[in-house]
Amino acid sequence: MMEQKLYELHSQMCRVFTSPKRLEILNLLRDKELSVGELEKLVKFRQANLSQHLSILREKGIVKTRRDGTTIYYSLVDTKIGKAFDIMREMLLERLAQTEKLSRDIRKIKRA
Amino acid sequence: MMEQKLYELHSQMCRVFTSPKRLEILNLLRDKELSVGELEKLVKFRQANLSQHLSILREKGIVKTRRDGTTIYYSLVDTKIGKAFDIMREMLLERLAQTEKLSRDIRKIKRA
DNA sequence: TTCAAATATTAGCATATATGAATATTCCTG
DNA sequence: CAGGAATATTCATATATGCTAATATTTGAA
Repeated sequence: MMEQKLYELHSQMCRVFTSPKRLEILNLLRDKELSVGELEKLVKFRQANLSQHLSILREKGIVKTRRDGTTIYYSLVDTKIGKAFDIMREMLLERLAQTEKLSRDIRKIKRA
Repeated sequence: MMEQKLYELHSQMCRVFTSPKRLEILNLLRDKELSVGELEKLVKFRQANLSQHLSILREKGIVKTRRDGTTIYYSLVDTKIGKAFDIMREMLLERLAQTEKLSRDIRKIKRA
């Protein structure tokens, strides 16, 4: 079915979000464009590795670039990325809250 | 920073969506619970492989199970999953439309 | 045209992931 | 409690991914 192709493409796109480093980059680019150099200062990993991740984000069409001299600025192609990011993080935080609650309950039971 | 831990967990959660098969399963479970057997009929891959993917979804806390006799029913833990799914697919479809448009434009230029 | 700054790419290795085949577990029924 | 149906797990292997280190490319300016 055609549907299978969509699942395939969909999963390809989601691969972009499976790296903490790429998530950090995307979060930094959320509302402004940044040059590679600016990103490099904000982030804890090496320039080459940063470039590799930016390259992946480019290939997948998640970010776009603008050149000014030797400086290259990166920005998001689609602000929906931010929404997707937020929904995931909400789910994550809810889950963490649950886990917290769970471990509090367990402590309560143990004391009883 | 604490933030790094969140990116790590966030990326872990996103890994769940990097398999077309898991996306298909999640889409089937979107609004109803289904047993493994029912899923097996709706899907084109083997039972063992289906179980493997369900196991991954369970581990990550994306789906929950209910047992009735030997039958096990699966359902989504959080309906936000559906929203996340939709946002991704919207982005995907927009991109495909763009690409379509692009290739139409190219054909137009070639004809001119 | 040469140099340095900014960014990108490649190669090699280590780790993670997906799959099929085989096997195990759980639970109901007779 | 033996057998069968439903589901899960394990193992081996193939493929993909991420990282570092080294190197390349592009561009502006002297």
